[in-house]
Amino acid sequence: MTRRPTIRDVAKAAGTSVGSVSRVLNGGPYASSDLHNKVMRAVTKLGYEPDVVAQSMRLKSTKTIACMLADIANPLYAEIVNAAEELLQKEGYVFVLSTTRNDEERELAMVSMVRRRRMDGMIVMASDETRKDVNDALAQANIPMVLIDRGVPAHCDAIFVDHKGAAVDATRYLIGLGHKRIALLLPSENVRPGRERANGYRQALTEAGIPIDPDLIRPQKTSVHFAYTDIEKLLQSPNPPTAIIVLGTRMLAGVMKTVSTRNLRIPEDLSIISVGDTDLTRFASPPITSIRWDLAELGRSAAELLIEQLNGVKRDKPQHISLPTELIIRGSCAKPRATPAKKKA
Amino acid sequence: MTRRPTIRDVAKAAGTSVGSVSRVLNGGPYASSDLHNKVMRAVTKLGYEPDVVAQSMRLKSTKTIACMLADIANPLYAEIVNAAEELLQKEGYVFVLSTTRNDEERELAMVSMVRRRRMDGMIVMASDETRKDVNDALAQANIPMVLIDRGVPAHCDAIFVDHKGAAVDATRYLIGLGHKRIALLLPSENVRPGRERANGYRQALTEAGIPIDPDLIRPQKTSVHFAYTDIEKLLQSPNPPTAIIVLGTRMLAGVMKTVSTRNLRIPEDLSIISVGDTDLTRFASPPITSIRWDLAELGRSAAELLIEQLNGVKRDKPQHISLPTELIIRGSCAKPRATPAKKKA
DNA sequence: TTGTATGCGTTATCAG
DNA sequence: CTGATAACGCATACAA
Repeated sequence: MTRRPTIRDVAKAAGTSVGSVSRVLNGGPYASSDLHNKVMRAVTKLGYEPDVVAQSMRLKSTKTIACMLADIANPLYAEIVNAAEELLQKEGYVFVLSTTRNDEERELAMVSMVRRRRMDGMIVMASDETRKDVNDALAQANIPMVLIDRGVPAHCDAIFVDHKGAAVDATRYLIGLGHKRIALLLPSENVRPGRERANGYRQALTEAGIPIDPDLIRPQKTSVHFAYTDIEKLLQSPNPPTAIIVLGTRMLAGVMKTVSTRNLRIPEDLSIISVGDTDLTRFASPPITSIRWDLAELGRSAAELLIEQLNGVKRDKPQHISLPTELIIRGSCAKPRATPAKKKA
Repeated sequence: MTRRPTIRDVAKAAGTSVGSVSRVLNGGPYASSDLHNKVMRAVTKLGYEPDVVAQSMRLKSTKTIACMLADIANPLYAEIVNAAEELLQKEGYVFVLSTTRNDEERELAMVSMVRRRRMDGMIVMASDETRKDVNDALAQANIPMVLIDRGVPAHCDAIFVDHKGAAVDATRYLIGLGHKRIALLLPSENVRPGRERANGYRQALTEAGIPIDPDLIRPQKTSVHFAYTDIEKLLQSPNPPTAIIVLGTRMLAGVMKTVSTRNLRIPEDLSIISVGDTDLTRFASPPITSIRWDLAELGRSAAELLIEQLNGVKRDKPQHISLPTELIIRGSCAKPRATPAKKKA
């Protein structure tokens, strides 16, 4: 077992010099076909593979992109990453996945890693926009980056989803059916999706002249279990909601658990709208009316924007792309019951 | 905007030499506390960060692990990757994600990339065990690797799931309920899970003295749509199955679609067992009896085995770990209907 | 068109 | 304990 051949070995075997080998391999403008042949023969004979680490050292570029997110088991992130990695790979980049589990330390470590490893760029889905240290690190990193669905260091490129419009659509739809007490399940308002959704909800309610009950707005930890207990509490309250808008990725399962535990009928006892167009929303019975957007497009756009930056496309302003959402009407919403049990008491 | 400081800049600023700076930073055994202080002061003053590319060049290790799989949008893979990345990150490795979309070319390119980039190891979920080129490339790569749920180049470490046992359990359970015509939906038999599941199914049937009808064994492309049309065909056949075992990740959605299109009642008209313990299986109505195993454990074990290899733990034999499965009984299975409509005709 | 020599930023060896 | 210097493998400016 001998060591891997270097460019010098190839040069020797081909009876030429390292410079020529390098030129032949990198398609340099000068290459007599004789030399070309000799080099290529030596390359295949020795099984030479260029050392990318050494190339990076010389060229200052590692052709590597890092992607920071909380958790790749989240199907939304998985879908986005899937599309982004696909495109980046096609462009010759290596895709580094770095999960942070919402941990500020790990987010900071990730930014530092990107710098120390001389990675070329990053796609960022930070888990809390209010963390000053992380924002500062990101801002000072001085590395091509694009943010996905995050708002704070707005000096750089970003892809957004129109979560506010989505929340407006959903809320209006329920109002149109006659609902007045509509609960809202949210992820943290420390990230853009949560904030925008809350804003859209409030706007639609205000438009319709319905007072906003803060008790009906429930930010959740992103856990099925947490949503479950919170819904329980909500439905047992004296004046329970007649509809619920589930605007967090994995919260629907919690809601469905409550629904089946309490033997609630959908949509007679409770109307439900959920975010995400998953197997669960499609094949629950009844299927759940839900809000959809193009996750793959989100990932692709992020990759494209990043590649443009990497290719040195200069723009006067940071690019911001906003993706639309769509409300898919299914069977989980109906008019509220005319006479809630309470009334009789 | 000036260039990043190098170790030489630090040495100059600290009034010492590069050697000493390197020693201080890497916790070398020798370091007078005076020099230590001077160096550290210079480091923070300049904002020096060591260049990992140069370190890799010198040290021959990039502290990078690559993971090859078909598609990270597949929730099974996502869960595995999630756990593996977590552990590897903790150990200081960078995690490279490389999707192949079942494409042989990309699998080959991935192996080559791992070599040229001097990555330290790889976690492999190849999409077809019968591809000789890929197997050869893997075998010759001469890089620490661990396979997940794949069998062919068995000379290296691997983590397995007991898919055969799972299929046996599921089939026996249905037989116990009185089913004789049990359909089996499978991924490709070109990968171990497909093969093992088919074997388990056949074994359980044979044990019970039930003849094996090849028409009931349906390998699928891993697409919801494909499963949908195939199930349609199956259920319209003259002698349709009374139960169906869905042993492919995303096939249950296709089955559920058929079920709702044809207004089938579960479990009265059709019993269903599915692989994977997802929101869909949990909250469908009725909830679907399903086969579960610990995906996170799978990912962790793979990472652990790899780390052991990387740490130079030598074993006489390749390590093979097998993970058990569990059949979760829910409401989707019942006795077959006593008198199928056909009988009357 | 080709060969030689330099430097990319580190770590480690080897004198001092 | 510390400083100078030689690799690591490659691409390229420069000389031929």
